[in-house]
Amino acid sequence: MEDHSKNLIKYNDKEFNCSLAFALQLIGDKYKSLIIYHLKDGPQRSGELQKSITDISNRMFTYSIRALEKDQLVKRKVYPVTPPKVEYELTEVGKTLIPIVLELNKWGQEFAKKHYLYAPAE
Amino acid sequence: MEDHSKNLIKYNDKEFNCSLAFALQLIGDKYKSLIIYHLKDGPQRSGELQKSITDISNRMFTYSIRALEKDQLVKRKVYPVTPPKVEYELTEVGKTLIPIVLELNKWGQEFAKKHYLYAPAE
DNA sequence: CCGTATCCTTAGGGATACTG
DNA sequence: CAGTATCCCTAAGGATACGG
Repeated sequence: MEDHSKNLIKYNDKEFNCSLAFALQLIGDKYKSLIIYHLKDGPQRSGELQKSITDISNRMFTYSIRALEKDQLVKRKVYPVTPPKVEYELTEVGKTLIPIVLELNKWGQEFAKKHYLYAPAE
Repeated sequence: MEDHSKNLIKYNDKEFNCSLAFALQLIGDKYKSLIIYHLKDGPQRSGELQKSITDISNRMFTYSIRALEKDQLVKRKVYPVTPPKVEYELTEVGKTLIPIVLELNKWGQEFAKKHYLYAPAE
């Protein structure tokens, strides 16, 4: 029976003394958790997924999804057809993040309501 | 009865069409959620708090804590003594983030265990 | 349709030094 | 002790163009 809480995590030549800092390295940037959120209901075509995330550039979409793939949170499926068709979906480990992003999403929603930040409906 | 899910959130001259993106703006950077995590058990002296977050520079500590303060997630208490003493603590709204950062922390821990990323104990 | 590559700009963030 | 200010550098990230 070991207490891991003080132990060092090593990943890709980087070191983390806190598992939260480590988790943030994996999904804590501007787009990764948005991608996970938009994959929560199942596989998505590449183009659709990218369009669903407003204001993401092509470059950052590719960059983020490749990183998620490398960390085994997202799976890539290529259909050998013309024109090419690619789908992304969460892996089993990736799915364990869904409750967290859902909670954070809900938190943001409630914060915005409480502070009256929602723009009036047109 | 309104569905806010598609509505626009406006905050500090920025616009967000997704409450998750908005939440990430508030706490999704490299240090803010670490600060919240380290304040979870109550008020902390400024110096102690900063030391508890390894590898944060003075500049980024100040920057992050000021942002959290401005967003009313963290409260600052100044004791008028010499030498100066300053404490930070979570506001009521800030406290509602604790379960989320705890979950994310736990997730990182389990991911690290599963992939054998913990460095061997010396 | 999907992805990579290149170029370029901005913002994130460290180090140091200095004030109340 | 707590915080600000300056300097400077690296990396995040947008725009565009091109290839399978």
